[in-house]
Amino acid sequence: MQFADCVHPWLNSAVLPHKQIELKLQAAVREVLPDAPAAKVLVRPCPDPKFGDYQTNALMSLAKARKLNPRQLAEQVIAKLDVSDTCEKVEIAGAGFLNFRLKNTALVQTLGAAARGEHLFFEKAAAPRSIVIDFSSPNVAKPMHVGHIRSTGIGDALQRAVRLLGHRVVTDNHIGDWGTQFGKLLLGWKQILDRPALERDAIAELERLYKIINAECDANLSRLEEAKAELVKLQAGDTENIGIWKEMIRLSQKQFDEIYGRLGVKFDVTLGESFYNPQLPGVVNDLLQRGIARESEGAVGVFSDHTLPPKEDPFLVHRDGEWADDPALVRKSDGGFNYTTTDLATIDYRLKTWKPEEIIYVVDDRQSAHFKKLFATFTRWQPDAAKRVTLLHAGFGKILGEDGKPFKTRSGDTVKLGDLLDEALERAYKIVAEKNTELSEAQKREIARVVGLGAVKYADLLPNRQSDYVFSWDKMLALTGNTAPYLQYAYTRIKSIFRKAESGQKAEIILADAHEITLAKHLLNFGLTLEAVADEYRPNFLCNYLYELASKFTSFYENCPVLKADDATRASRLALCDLTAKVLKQGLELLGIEVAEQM
RNA sequence: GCGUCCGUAGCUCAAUUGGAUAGAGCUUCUGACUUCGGAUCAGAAGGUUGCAGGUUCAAGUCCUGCCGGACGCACCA
Repeated sequence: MQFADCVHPWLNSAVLPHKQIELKLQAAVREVLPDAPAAKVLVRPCPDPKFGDYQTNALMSLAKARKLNPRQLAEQVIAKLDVSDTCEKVEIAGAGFLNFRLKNTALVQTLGAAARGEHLFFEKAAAPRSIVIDFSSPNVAKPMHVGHIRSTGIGDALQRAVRLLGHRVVTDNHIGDWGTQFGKLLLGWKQILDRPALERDAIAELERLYKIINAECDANLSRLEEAKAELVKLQAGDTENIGIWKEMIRLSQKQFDEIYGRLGVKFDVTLGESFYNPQLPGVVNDLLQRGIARESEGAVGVFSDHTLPPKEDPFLVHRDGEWADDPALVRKSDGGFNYTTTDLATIDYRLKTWKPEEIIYVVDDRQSAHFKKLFATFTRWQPDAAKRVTLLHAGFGKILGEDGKPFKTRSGDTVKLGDLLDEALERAYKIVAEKNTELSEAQKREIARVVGLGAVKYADLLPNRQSDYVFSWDKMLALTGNTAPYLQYAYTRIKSIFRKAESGQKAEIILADAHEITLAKHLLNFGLTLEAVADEYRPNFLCNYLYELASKFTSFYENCPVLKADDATRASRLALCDLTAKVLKQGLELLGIEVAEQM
């Protein structure tokens, strides 16, 4: 984006100091360097308060690209920049950083507005985007396991954050309700189904069927043929098979709904793979007609168009010293379609239905090669539509066991998500019961639910989404340190104060103690953090922000008496407590985590 | 074999994607006032960011090579 595109009618409407500074800075840079890209001129919190409160490093890279002296450029920009309403004198530091230090009056004013309920330290996006977020995507007839917490938790946190910032969002659960596995499941259902077991635990029974038939198919080719025959009948619309298939979906959806209910996750739409079935032949025919796909060894695939260097071409692979084709198959040699075909039809449908500017896939990084091919194929299939949308794979790492391999139980099974949640609640309950002997059983259960679920969700959201992490029950269910219960505890302490005092919403803010100032300044960074989460699709920024907020609050709490302070100070500190509680609650809510009044 | 990702404190992870003195938690050790909840706080200890080069004002981050690991390599999704 160029500055020329970037007229700021909201220049004076920005309420947060960092936003005002940023807009003025961008304007000043534009005066000095008319061709500078606005998107690159950003204000961030200083890494160390001794430098100031906010900084920008943008002038150094701008100077470098134009072979200018960065400190001279900084001087020129400062000459055009008047931020005296919010900041002390702007300082040039190091190789060309600009450091901004907030005036106390600006800080107090911002907090005062927040205390009056005018804002909560964030602002709606000036240019809202429309975004489809695809996440969770469990498979029919299989239990949801720990792996699903990643896509589900990250996806849900992201959609909550971008929604709060005013972006338009459609969440879509792309359930795995179609595919080869149904041949085996149908065979199992017809031949070895245990009805009473199905009624007790449908998913366990479906899983049992699949495992047995799958093993038989591996050992016996004629068994595999039987399964394929069932699949063909299903695909051809055979009434009996369709009926069984629908029943399997219904039973699975019941399980999904139960888990989502516990997790507090909702979707705008749930359109499984089967929804796109009618479109698939048309997709392949269109690709064939346009010469994008061709037949090979009985299958139909999209091959390289050789417009890219081989190294960057997703349809080529280096093998035995030369570049060989690595196509994206869209039709199998048996005439069936696969997930690339479905995914193409899905993009097409989403673009036509919602006209989003972005489609985000919150899916395991192991599928990154698939998405590269998928996006490249779509771009060749519908070049004009592709220009109007950003397709993004927001991948995440694996959950490993303590041996460094993908996480399994001792018996070799994956850990079921429901079992993990049960265990979390149980462990939390023990602690809650220990610490709150006076509470009723129902209260203890409720607190244990909030704390246990929070711990699990937070533990999964805290690491960088791209890295693998080692699963440990103790870490997942820890209640001390950088965990959700630490944040929830800070919240209950504030609530405890307010059980003994009036609300502090009309107070004048007075910042005298260093702990108060540190806390206050951190509150102002909430919006900055949310923008980073929404721009980079990384909820862990928010986890870290909230942990620091709780930590700074606790320091304040230890050092600055609230209830016993003199009237003016007490009122101001109550206001500070109230704002902290609100940000904690709002921030945790974005992570899908609840708070309790006491714990 | 090819490709992708990774290697940071004893352990588990951060580091806003090239920014200032690499930060937390757990563990260990030392402290916390008859003040609001000790699921807490203050402090200490712990690092040649796998190794060797290179690029530049600046490298955990980019490039090259090596060592070690994970994942993926047409007709499962």
